[in-house]
This record gives sequence, structure tokens and C-alpha cells, in this order.
Amino acid sequence: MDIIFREKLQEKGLKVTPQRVAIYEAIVKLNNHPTAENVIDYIKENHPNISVGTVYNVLDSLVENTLLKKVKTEKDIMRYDAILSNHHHLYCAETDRIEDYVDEKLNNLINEYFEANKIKNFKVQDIKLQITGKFNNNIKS
Amino acid sequence: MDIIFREKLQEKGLKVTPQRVAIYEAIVKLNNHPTAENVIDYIKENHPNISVGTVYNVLDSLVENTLLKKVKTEKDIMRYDAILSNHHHLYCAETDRIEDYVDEKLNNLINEYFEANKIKNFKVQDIKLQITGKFNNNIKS
DNA sequence: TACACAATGATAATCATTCTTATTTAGGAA
DNA sequence: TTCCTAAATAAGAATGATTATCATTGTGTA
Repeated sequence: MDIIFREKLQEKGLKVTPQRVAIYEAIVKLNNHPTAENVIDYIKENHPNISVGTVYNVLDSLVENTLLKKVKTEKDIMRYDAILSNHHHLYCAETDRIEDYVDEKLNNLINEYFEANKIKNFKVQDIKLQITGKFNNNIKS
Repeated sequence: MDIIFREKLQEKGLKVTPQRVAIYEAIVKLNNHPTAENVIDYIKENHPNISVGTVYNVLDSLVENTLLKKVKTEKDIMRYDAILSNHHHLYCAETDRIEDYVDEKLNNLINEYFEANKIKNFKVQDIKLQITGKFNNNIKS
């Protein structure tokens, strides 16, 4: 696994440093989707000479080079919405624009699906779709 | 609209203050899902005597009393994931635990749905499900 | 082996958010 | 209407995560 990671670094033209390897290993070991902070804590335990700034830098550069992905959570939420009905979101990463997307037919489809295909060991309470893409116009509806 | 908001405040036992009304109006006016910062900027323009701390307080208390909702975005992302394949997430708000959820059948269902039901003025690039609920066990699989 | 430049360490700076405390105000009671 | 009390607010300090700075170190190539 290490070897593959080292190869990937080289493919991307990134130097293979012990810090990068250690940080990647930390994420794999902390396989429950660690936060940057989780990684920093782990690194402090196991590689106390790696500095905090480096962890952030490495994480960023690995994400930039698609050796790592970022994932969002329910917490640490940033936007406020005066519309209270249940709705999904259309999101354009380029322009940072968000629009609401209400679609009862889709909700039913998904609910039926999970009714028929239960997830093992998990009770579903709510499902939100984040639909990423591009808007065709620049005018707000 | 204002009147309804004032009534809602009273129902919740919250005092009707000019600050709360102004901040609510700001969110309605900035209807493209403002960030706290967006609201603060707007307030600074239109109600320069309302302090930044108050904006945060009011936003929080309105969310707590379900007069406002929070919405997440792609940016401001906090978690790192070494699994690069396309997958959704099961999320438990209580324990902050995240598990990957891979389901090709579901992906196909959703893709087919959007194939048949295009969204007006929007080109879909990626769809992510955030499935919130509760895990039945505490043991990591 | 030497060199150039990318990467790192240490720490300062930043920026959004939260906290603190004194002051003000909304809204019920007299 | 006026008074009173708890709730709400203003101002600014404090916090905490992230980013920037810059001198030093290390990787990988010639």
C-alpha cells in the first residue's frame, strides 16, 4: 500500500517525503474519515517532529493531486436558509451558487428504494442530495 | 412576511427585537443561501449599529428555534477520505460517525431518473447522498 | 557527489466564531 | 403609563483552526 502511494506521488511529480507517507498512513489507519485535527493528533503521537503546518500543507496537496478526497459532514455548516421545507440542493462549485431543488417524485423514488433495500445496521432518518453541476444561466430565477 | 416572523418569535417565547427582524430580513433578501459572513456584510451596510456577535447569536437562536435552517456546501469541507471510488455516506449526527455507502444499483436508479427528468437550466455532474440516521451497533465493520 | 528547488519546521499572522461583561431593552405587571 | 426583571445586545477580548512567512533541510536529478 505504501509502495503504491509512493508511486502515485511520483506520477504526480510530488517528492516522496517521510512526512507525506506518514500522513497518508495516518489517514488510512484512522479509517473512519478523520478530520485534519484527528490527523494532527495522530501525527503528534507517532511522528512528533512533523509540524502542524506541514500536515495541512500535505493534506491540501494530496487533495489537489487527487490522492485524497474531501468529504463534508452535517456539522460545521455554514449557510442559512429561510426555506424550511424539505429540499435538496443544486450546487455549482465554480460560482458557489446554490439553488433549492424540490422534487417529491424523486423523494418517493428514493424512499421506496430504501424501503425495499434496507441498509444493514443503519436506520435512515433523512436523505439529502447534493447535486453538483453547472447552471445554464446566470440569472437568478 | 415580517408580521408572520414576529408571530413566530412570540410563539417560541423569543422577544421581538429590531435586530432579529433585520437579520431575518437580510436572509430573505439575500435569498441565495447567505453565509453568516454574507449576512454580516449586509447588516453592516444596512444596520451598522448591529454588532457582529449579535448576528451570530441571532442566527444560532433562530436555527435552534427552527425559524431558520442550516445548509451545507461543498466548500468548507473538513474530512479526508483515502477511498477514492464514488460513494455516498452514512452519517450519525449523534456520534459523528461516518461510514461509506457504495450502491451501484442506487446510483443507476438515480442516474436513470435524472436522465428521464432533466433539471431545467442545470447540467448535473455529480450526485452525492448524505444519509443521516443511526447505526445499530457500535462496532466498526 | 553536487546542485536546484521543492518541502518542511517553527512560529507569527489571520480570520471566523465564541465568550465576557457592562449596558440596554422588550414586554409583562402594577 | 410607569416600573421591573430577565432577556438581548454592544463592544471588544479571547479562542482555535487554518494559513502565511521565511530560514533551513532534503529529494531527486544532472
